[in-house]
Amino acid sequence: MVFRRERLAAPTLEAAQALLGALLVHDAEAGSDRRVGRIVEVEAYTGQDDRASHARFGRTARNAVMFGPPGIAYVYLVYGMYDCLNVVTEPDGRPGAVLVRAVEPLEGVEAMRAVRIARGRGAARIRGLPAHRLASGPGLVAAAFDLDRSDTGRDLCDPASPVRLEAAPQGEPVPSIVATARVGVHYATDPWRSVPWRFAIAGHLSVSGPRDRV
DNA sequence: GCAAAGATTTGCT
DNA sequence: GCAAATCTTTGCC
Repeated sequence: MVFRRERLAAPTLEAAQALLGALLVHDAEAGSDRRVGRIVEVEAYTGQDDRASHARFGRTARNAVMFGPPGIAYVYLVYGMYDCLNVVTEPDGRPGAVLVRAVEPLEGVEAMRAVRIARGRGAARIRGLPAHRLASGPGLVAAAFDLDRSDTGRDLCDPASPVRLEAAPQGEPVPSIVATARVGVHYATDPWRSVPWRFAIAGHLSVSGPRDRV
C-alpha cells in the first residue's frame, strides 16, 4: 500500500512523525535485489523562517523541489561526500522536507551491504556490520539504497516508481516516538538550533549513533 | 570570480 | 575526543 500523498501535504512536523514506521522500497534492478527498510528516525525542516533549513535562502537551484508538491524526493550532497534523502512536505508552493536519518533493513540486506562497500571506504568494517546498523545515519540510508542527487524529483508516492514509500503494514503497533534537537545544525541561530524536530522510534537499535542514541 | 562552510562518517590519538 | 576526507552551494568582492 503506497504512502498517501495527503499525509505529506500536512505541516512538516506532523508529516515527519507520520513517516516513522513507514517503509522505504527500492525495487530490484540488474544485479541487485529488492531492498526494503522501515523508517525509524527523521528530522523536519521547514520554510524560510527555519534557519537550519536549506529553504532559509529562499528558492534556489538546489532546493527548488522543496517548494513543489509533496511526496517528491530531494537528495543533496553534504560535506562533498554523502548523499542525504529527504521527502518533500507541505502543499505545492510552500517549502518543507523531512530528512530520512535511519532505517531498519527488512529485505535485501546483502544488497545494501554490497552497495555500501562499493560506494564507501572501509570494506572490512562494513562486512562485519550487523544488519540493523547498515542504514543508521542519513548518509548511510542513501548509500544502502543507492540514491544520489540524480534521484531528486522522483515521485515517492507513485506506486509505479522503483523508489517509493509504503505505509506501515496493517495491524502494526503505533511506534513510541521520542523527540530531540536536530543533529549537525550548530550553524543555525536559536531557537532553530535547539527545537526538538528530530523524531525517532524510542530505543530502536537502528537509530543513528552512537552519539545520537536515544 | 573566489572563499567559506556544510542537515556526515570514519579512523586515529 | 578530534581531525581528515572531499566538492557543491552560497555569499560576497
